[in-house]
Amino acid sequence: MSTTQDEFLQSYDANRFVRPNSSVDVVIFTVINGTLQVLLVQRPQHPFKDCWALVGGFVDTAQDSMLEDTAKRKLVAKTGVQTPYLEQYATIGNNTRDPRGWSITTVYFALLPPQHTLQSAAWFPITDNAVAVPLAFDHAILLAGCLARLRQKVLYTALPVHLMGETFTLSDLQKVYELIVGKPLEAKSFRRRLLGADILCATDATRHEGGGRPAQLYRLKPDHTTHFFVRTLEGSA
Amino acid sequence: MSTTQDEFLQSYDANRFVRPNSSVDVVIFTVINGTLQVLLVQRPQHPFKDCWALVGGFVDTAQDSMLEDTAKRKLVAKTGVQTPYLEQYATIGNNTRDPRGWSITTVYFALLPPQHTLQSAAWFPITDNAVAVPLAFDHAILLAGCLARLRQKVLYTALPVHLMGETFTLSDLQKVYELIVGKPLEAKSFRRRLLGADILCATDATRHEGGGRPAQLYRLKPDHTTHFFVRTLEGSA
DNA sequence: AGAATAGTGTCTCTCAGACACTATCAG
DNA sequence: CTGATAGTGTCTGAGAGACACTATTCT
Repeated sequence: MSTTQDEFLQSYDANRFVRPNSSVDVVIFTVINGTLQVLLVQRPQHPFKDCWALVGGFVDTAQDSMLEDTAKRKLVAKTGVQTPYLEQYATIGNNTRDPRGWSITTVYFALLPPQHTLQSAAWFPITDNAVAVPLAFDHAILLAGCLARLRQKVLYTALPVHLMGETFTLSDLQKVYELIVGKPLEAKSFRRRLLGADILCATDATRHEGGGRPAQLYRLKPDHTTHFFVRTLEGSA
Repeated sequence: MSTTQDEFLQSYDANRFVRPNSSVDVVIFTVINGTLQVLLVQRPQHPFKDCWALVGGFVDTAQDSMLEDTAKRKLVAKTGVQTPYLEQYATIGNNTRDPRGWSITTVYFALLPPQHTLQSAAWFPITDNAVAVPLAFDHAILLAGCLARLRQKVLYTALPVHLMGETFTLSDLQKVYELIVGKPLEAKSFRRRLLGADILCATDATRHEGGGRPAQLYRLKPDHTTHFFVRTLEGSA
């Protein structure tokens, strides 16, 4: 009766259970023209043909050696960006989200700096936790979930630095924070907080914009690990 | 060339991609004798036959209508507990964690009060972020990850209330916090924090233990949503 | 000068840490 | 009484919010 592990693997029936579909979806955020935007693609085939959807696709066991590879592959294919901020949000699996049957998707979200070229995809501004077009599958829910996570984390992390370009001013960064938090922040507290985090370094350049005092340009310190503040901004959960 | 969505679904080839295995693992924590413990089962079959492993198994598309159902099913089967605190930790998928090939597991963790009956499973104390026996697959890593998440969340949430029985004293609760945080906490700050959270209510009973002043017994308020404190305890990341 | 944007000085408030103190029991 | 455990009073310090103030550029 007893078999070795090798013998077992030889005779292993990989289909004793019906395997659900495994896919990855990536909610790709950026800021354009002072608006938070999400990258969407138009589905080329059924189900939800021609409907807008999150960037995503099936795990390809031939190409991807881990789940995050699937996310990165999809991200690079649509944006050309190799190493953005990428975080796993959650995994949703059920028998209702996909008309083809039981389906599991692991949802990531990415934060992109403003410049990049797109491949058959388009930015959609986010208003009221949603985009203006209907989305395929449960993607509207996935988007709302990622947004909630982002909004929450912005209250106690420096995540928005990943939405900035190479160099930026503290005013720029504050505007992005305000965009995500959804309300104005005090400039003094904001500067104290961000400069105290020790993740930015001043460049030797300034930027002059709109007739006021020129602003110091900062860049992210090279060893930029995600910073967690010890207190949350007001408006926390 | 154009087909309707119904026609498409009729002819849909579910096996165009090789589907990875989808499983769920649940890291079930409890506190026994002043020690944090995790529930393990001994694997009845290959791979890793007779090795200890986390509670888990394949998603059964016939039984489970969503991913969390798989977690709950496994949890009930081993502990009889229906509705503990259950949180999705993360999803790990790669081609190295299971000798049978590409495999995805969604990891949940559960917090259980001290009493329950076990079905072919055993508690193992956690010391130095691990248990004393080797674990199957990458389960040691999954355990360490959940532990890290738990340790982190204890600094700014009231999660440990889910490890307590029906009624408990603040000293009891503080001991559980200290167990997880790994260092002693100030009684005064602790009481201020927990009582200020407005999630506990005093019962009309006290408990007298060990020759000192009797302690007030508390219970969780019925509408117990997870409380987030606005500041973290010291020792934060 | 005045408008506009960048950046500071400094007060208040909240809440965690510290620790000495009081309270209530058994023996 | 002493020892043990429960629980409080209250000071300090860190960091967020508020807001008046200064700084540097433009026209």
